[in-house]
Amino acid sequence: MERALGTALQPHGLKPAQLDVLMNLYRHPGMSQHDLARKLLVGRSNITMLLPQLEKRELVSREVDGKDRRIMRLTLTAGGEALLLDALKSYGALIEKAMSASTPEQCDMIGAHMLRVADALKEP
Amino acid sequence: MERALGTALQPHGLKPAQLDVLMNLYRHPGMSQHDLARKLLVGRSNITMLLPQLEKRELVSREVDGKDRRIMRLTLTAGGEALLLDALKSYGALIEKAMSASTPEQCDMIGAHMLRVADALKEP
DNA sequence: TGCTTATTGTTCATGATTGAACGAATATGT
DNA sequence: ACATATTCGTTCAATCATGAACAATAAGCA
Repeated sequence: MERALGTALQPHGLKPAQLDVLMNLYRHPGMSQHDLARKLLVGRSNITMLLPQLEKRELVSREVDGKDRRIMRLTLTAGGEALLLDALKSYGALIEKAMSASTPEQCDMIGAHMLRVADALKEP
Repeated sequence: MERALGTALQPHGLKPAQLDVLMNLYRHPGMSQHDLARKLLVGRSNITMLLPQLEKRELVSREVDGKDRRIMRLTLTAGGEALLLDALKSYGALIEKAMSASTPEQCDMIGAHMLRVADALKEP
């Protein structure tokens, strides 16, 4: 499934991890790298090595926070937002294809189950 | 989830990918590396780099096929089988914990759905 | 204020996985 | 039988995520 997403994003020159970054910055502009790493469930260093690629393509901008000069505030550029919305169409088509095998109620049920399973695994 | 499995296997000194190898060799003794790679959905080179660790620990044995000298026949050693059965207990406990959130019928339903979804994604 | 501790982002070495290129062994076609 | 093509396993470089160690900065407290 991750694989299918990868090929679906190829036309946009994006990799799954990069799409995750763009999506989270779209919802929460001005995020710090630390918070972004926690949202994505990856290490901080991962973000550090992921951003330069997006920055060179002018998809995101990094600016130092005025109050806390340790923090880098991340924002989507206009181009980044445009590319994201474009890529989300491919993403949506993929989701729809995956969901085409089930009825909406079944999708909801499965989603609810996944949450319960994740909870069950968190508490050993 | 992959993460939970990783920590569950730590006491046995195994990593998730290694458990996959042992499980498949238990079911299909004498498998070739190529077939094993296809079963695990990984590249052949991955198997090549995964096996030496298991071979040094005397968990699997590699022998050249008599008829086709390109093929390496893979078998579980007695120690490998013992370790596998041991590790499967931890694995089973994990599965049970994950499934504790659902009824058996729901588990079956989810399994069936996953198959349909995978099929839907394979045909673009 | 001055000292200690925490937090943020970076760097580095490590391990996992991939894909391409390769040599050896076998299969296929003429 | 012989040349060609295919298959199997290996090697190598490249990519990616991880965790530990680090410098810079800020927060907490005497």
